[in-house]
Formats: sequence, C-alpha cells, structure tokens
Amino acid sequence: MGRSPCCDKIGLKKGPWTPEEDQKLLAYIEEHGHGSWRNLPAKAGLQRCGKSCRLRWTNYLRPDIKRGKFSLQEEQAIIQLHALLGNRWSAIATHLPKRTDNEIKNYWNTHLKKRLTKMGIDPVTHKPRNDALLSSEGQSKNAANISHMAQWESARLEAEARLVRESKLRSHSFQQQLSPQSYIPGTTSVHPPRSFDALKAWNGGWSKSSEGNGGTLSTGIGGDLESPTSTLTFSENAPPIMISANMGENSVPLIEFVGTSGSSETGIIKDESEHDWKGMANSNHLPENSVSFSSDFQDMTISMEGTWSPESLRTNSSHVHAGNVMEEGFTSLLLSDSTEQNLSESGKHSENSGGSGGGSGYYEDNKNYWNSIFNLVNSSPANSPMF
DNA sequence: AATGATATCAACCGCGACCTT
DNA sequence: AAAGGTCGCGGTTGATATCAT
Repeated sequence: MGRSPCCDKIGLKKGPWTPEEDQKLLAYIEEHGHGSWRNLPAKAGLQRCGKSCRLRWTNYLRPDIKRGKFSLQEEQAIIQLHALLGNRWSAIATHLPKRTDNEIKNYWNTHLKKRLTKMGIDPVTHKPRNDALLSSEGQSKNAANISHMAQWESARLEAEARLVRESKLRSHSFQQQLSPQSYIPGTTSVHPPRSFDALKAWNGGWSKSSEGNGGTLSTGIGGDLESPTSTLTFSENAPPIMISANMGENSVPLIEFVGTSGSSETGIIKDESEHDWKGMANSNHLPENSVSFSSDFQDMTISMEGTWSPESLRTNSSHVHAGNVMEEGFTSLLLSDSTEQNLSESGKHSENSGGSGGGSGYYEDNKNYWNSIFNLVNSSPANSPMF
C-alpha cells in the first residue's frame, strides 16, 4: 500500500546526474538537511523524484563516503559478514561505515562473488560446491543447527544496524540544526552501538585442557545464573557441540560456543559456567522457558528468558546459510588467493585456519571462523570506523 | 584502428515496513 | 483498524570503460 508514484509517471528526469544537479542537491542538503525527500526536489529546484535524490545523496554525494578500491580488510569484512548475514547489504554496510550498501553490493557481485565461484565455493552458502569437506551427513546437519546461532546473531546485528542508523540520523539532524556548515563527515554524537564485549570474552575463552572428550567455549560470564539466558545445545554421534546464547545484564546476547572436537586432542575449554550446560546436556533438567527440539542432532535446547524475545529474532528474513560456519577455512583461503593480492596483512584471520580440512581441526576451524567474525563486528562501532 | 566481449558501477524499480492520519 | 504517504532495501538494468582479438 501507499506506493509513491514512479518518476516517469510524473515526468521527472531520470538517468545520470549532471554536476549542476549534484551541486543543487548538495547545496540544499547542506543548508537545510534533506528533510522530506518527497518535497526536497521542488525546494531544491530539481526535476527529480525524491527517491532519486535520496539515492544520489546516500550513494554518492554524502560527504562521509569513502570511495575507491576496497582494502583487504574491507574485503575480508564483506566476505565474513556476508557469510553471517547473507545479502543484507545495509547491515553489512553498518560495519563498514564509510561504504554504502550499494557499493558493497556492487563489489560483492562484481569481484568477491566471482572470486568465490572461481574457487569452487558457492557464494550463497559459502560452502564448497562439491560439499567435499562435509564428508558426512551429520556434519551438514551440524552446520544447519549451528546456523541457529548465526540467526540469532544476525537478528541482533540487524537491530544494531537499525539503532546505528537512527542514531546517526538524529545526530546528523542535530548537527544540521546547530550549524549546517559544520557537518563533519562520519562523526556522530551518540554512543557507539553496544559492542560484543561478551564475544570478546568468548574469544578469549578458548583454551585447551586434557579433560574429557569435548571442547567447550564460553563467554566466561555464563555462570551468572541471574542473567537471562538463551541456551542451545545439541549433540550428534560425534561428541556434543553446544552453543549457548547468554543474555547479559543489558540484554546483550552473549554467545557461547561450546564446541567439541572429534579428536580427543582438542580437549575441553571450560570456565565457571560449564556446570550449567553440562547439567543440561547430560540430563533432562531443562530450564524454564526452554524449547527443545530434536533432529539428527539428538538434543537441542533453547531457553528464552528475559528480554531475549522471539520478536527480536526476525529469522524469517535472515539469510543465514547453514553451512557457512563450517567453512571457516574458505574465507582465509579466498583472501589468500595470491592471484589477486598479497594478503600477508590479513594474517589475523587466516593464521589459524590451517586450511579447510576436516579431522581434528574441524571444530577448531569453526572457532576461528566465529572468532574472526565476532572480532570483526566487535571492532567496528559506527563512530569508530575500522577502515 | 576497429570491433566485440567483458567488467564496472551509478541509477532505477518494485516491494515491504513503518509512520501518520 | 484501515488507508495513504514515505522511506529504505535488495535485485536488476544499462551506460560507460576497459580489455581482447
């Protein structure tokens, strides 16, 4: 409902913008702010529809846009965020603050997608096309279930992106009111979006021990029984993997990835919260408000409490690809494609990947994959551009 | 140099979500 | 609650640039 009339229906100009038009639009917005896009063209003396003006501004004229070649870090960010978020370019763009969603989308379609395809990796699923690395059906299903975690995170990122947008908008309007001429690109007066502090803890939580046959990973704060928790556990024939999304005091989903290696060498990484999930995993003592479902993963449990509401999980629109988390090595592999560039500076993400093989490194690879993504989103608050 | 193929990217289009009346 | 208005998103197109023959 309520679709605005198309430009050609009201005889407005279309196609490439002239420098004069750019100047008019720029001058008007610098002086008045964009206000209502619909009314802007008439006020600015442009024979364009508001939509066209908005697009020109957001994708080209905005002063806080970084143009030119994408850096290695940016490429890496795009690939990893795409693995997590799918084609949600605006959400991805939130973490590359000076890039527009359109630019990222174009770059993906013209460069990165092709590069992935060329390497035999499905750019949609981020899985190898022949599925060679997912040797068993169980692992595929494993990946599918891990995707629930990605969905949660995806939904959270989406909400975060929305907040950032709104904050920026408010900030920008405020600055325009104060001094239209003093607009400083890329600056905001608002607090950065909540970062994934817990995920940082999560990153630091990996360690090894010789205890038991599984590996666990946690935020290190999961022991807070008071906090709302979302816990997802599952297991299959292989030693169990457990993912727990734990809500912190500020309703920040804290993701615990309690992974296990097929190899006893990997051992358990534990912390004070371990007893919580262990109890659940080994018994039927599920917390209240939990949802259990089974698949070929024999046990999956999600507990939803506190403000971690289903409404916040707009998973229906999430394009999270089941297999992506299982293919940690591919991003690094891709970025290590020496035919394109020397990527030595990206060692941060690839140093531990150890290729994409299975075996004992399999879950270690997953860990690294998520570590890199969470590090990425953690380090990219909107007003502190990472690039 | 001419021509065709391919790559790039700005811009458009249609849809859905959100807001206002 | 329903209808209309506006905005933003993602997919796609088409003009231009670049490369290959």
